[in-house]
Amino acid sequence: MSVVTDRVTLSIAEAAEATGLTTHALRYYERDGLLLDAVDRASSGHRRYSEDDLGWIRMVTRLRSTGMPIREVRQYADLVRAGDGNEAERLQLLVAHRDRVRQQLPEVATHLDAIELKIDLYERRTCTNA
Amino acid sequence: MSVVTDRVTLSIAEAAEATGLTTHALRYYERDGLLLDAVDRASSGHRRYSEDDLGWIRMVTRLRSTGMPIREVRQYADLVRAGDGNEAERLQLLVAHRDRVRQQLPEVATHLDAIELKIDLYERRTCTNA
DNA sequence: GGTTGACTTCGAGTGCGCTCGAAGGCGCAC
DNA sequence: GTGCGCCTTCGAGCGCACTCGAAGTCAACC
Repeated sequence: MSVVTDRVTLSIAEAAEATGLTTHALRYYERDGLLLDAVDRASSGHRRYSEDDLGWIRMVTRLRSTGMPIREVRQYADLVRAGDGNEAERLQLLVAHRDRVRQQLPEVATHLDAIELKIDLYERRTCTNA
Repeated sequence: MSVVTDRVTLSIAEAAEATGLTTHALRYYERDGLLLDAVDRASSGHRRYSEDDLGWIRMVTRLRSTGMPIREVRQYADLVRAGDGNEAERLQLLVAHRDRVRQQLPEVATHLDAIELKIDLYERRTCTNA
């Protein structure tokens, strides 16, 4: 962690630690256009992650871990990068994703219930056998 | 659909329709050992899916769509195929899976909440702009 | 008996999302 | 000055879960 002109910045290893991603994944995301722009560099050429960077990366991981494909995260990043004026498109993308997730959650819950039922059956059986 | 000696059996296309899988996936699952045993054949060599087959395939899809990897579904199928005596192992496998899913559901819900928040922000912004 | 269409096997191909490794640079401790 | 550790780029490789296509069989219908 380094502090310059009142700003805290993280090395890639620290950013990885902070976000739960690997350093490889962080570079990959940057290459692949998932970040808003190229991460700043120290004079050594090493990446320096700002708080803004981390905030955005956390948003990316939220989208990813709710199942949004990389391709779509990139689309979203492209829109944000393009600046003001496309809020409606961003909204549409997020809403479509939200609706998908909202549909899946109860489905998964239902499947889980069925699995629990199976577990109950086995528990009763193994208890009886004991 | 065909009926022989009081038993309803389905062609692979019908089984695909009934389970939401593709015919390709059904053959793949069978090849890969996810089914309990080889599906019966008509005299023509065509697969004939019984109600039992469909029941098992539905269990497989429940496991799959809650995120269990193919490899693990195969392990479970192997145990069931081995017959009585390993119920404890099956139970262990299912419980481990259940616990994983139980942990993920609220996490996804939390991420979803954060995304909803973002959506609210955009909605307020696009309304204001209008 | 010819055509149609649903099926068969087999192996190769695809898309996704990383993951890994090689080869090299930079700065600091000893 | 030399080792060490952390970083860099680049491109190849991998695991997963199908998906696809070619080539052939079979039964039924016209």
